[in-house]
Amino acid sequence: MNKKATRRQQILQAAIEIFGRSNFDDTSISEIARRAGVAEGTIYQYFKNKQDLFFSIPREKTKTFSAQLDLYLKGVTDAREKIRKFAWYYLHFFRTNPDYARSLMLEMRVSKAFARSGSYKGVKRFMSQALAILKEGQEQGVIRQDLDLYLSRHLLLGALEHVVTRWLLKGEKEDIMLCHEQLSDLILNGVAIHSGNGSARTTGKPIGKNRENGPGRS
Amino acid sequence: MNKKATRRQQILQAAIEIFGRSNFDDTSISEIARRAGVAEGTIYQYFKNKQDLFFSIPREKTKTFSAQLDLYLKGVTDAREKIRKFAWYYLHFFRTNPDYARSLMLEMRVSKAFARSGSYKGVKRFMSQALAILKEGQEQGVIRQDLDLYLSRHLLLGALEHVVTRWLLKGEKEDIMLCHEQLSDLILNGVAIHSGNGSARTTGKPIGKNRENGPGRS
DNA sequence: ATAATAATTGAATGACGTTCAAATTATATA
DNA sequence: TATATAATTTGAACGTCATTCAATTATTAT
Repeated sequence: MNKKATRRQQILQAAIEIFGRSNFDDTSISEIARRAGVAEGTIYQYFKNKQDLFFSIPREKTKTFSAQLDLYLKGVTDAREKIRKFAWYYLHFFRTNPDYARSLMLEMRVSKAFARSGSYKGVKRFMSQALAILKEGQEQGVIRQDLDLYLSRHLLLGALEHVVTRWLLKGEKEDIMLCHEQLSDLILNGVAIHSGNGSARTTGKPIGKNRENGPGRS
Repeated sequence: MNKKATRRQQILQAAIEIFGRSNFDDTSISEIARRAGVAEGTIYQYFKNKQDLFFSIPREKTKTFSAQLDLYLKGVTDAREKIRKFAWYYLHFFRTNPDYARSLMLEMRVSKAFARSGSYKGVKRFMSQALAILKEGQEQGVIRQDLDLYLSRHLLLGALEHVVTRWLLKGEKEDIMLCHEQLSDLILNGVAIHSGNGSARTTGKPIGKNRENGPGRS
């Protein structure tokens, strides 16, 4: 019988909608129950508690994220271009899923309980995808060999998370995609001027002066 | 009369201690009241509500943070070295104040309500300090001129926040200071290999192979 | 000393997550 | 089909906790 699975899905779907409008604390089980068309007690037959229900949301989302990411990376060979595409897709995904972005970035990502939950597996898969790109880049000879790859990943994910987080906190007003190019460039080349040329860009396109793109100040 | 200020401080001090042991949700007003030696109702004479009390914690902490940071940066001239010192102090501060780090990084930093609160002013001051260093670097000619400084700051703060966040989520086990050098280097130079040399490091010290320092995997 | 004002108290209130005994529905048996 | 048994659903009841407020106590002014 997949009767159970259907009912579970029905509750989860309601949870996605109701949690999406607001945050964990301001969302009540009774709202979700009403939306799902079941009694409050029924929810506890399918989920351990409110937090378990909340943390179940990323289960499928992370799967599609990773699968789509793989698809977008297919065909790209240079690891530096993969990093650019990675950044592009990361920003693209959260812009396309702002409700989910809010839950994941502002609530789950900083929760020890989430890190211990089963849903976290999906996040780990994604993180290993990031690591794989960096490693591949070292093998290709385009990523510095002297780097701790885990720390490099901190730089990559930290910059992306920070941009998305600030975007969310400011009400999702600007177009977050505008900063994709320069952000990728920063991750690849850093902020300092290097010995040879003055900007160390690897794409030909010049970038204008400050303040013409990217999420705004603060 | 500073009688009111004293009582307020007494409650705030208790709040720091009790919130520090745990998180916002798992901390009760009655605990804080007991610790402060007042009745629960008294707290509401000095703070609008539980969240207001919680958000009042960074008020002084951010002040000392910024002041100390200024002190540490005094005497350093090269903006690149200032960025290194900035990263060092950032990590140092949160390692020294793990209770506060937990509250600020895992709860306040991702809260829209906090961004709207008065306490946020302190965070903004700190963020403008970061911006000033980058701007100074451009004027010195050591930071790329083609950069959006706000985006560069995202890279800097994002990387640092990410490292500290992962450290907290993993239970503050490793020594977070170990990654300071390479993280600064990554922010300055990026992950890619540059035209001239193979690693583009500006400090003389060589770095060993992977996994000998920095917060661990994931 | 007495009135007026301010500060403190802690029981009462309401909201909400969670539980569980009873009711309902589905499945198996004859 | 009728009946027994198991699975599912229900929603009122419970406990916890932030917040309020009328009563009490302390402080200040006259």
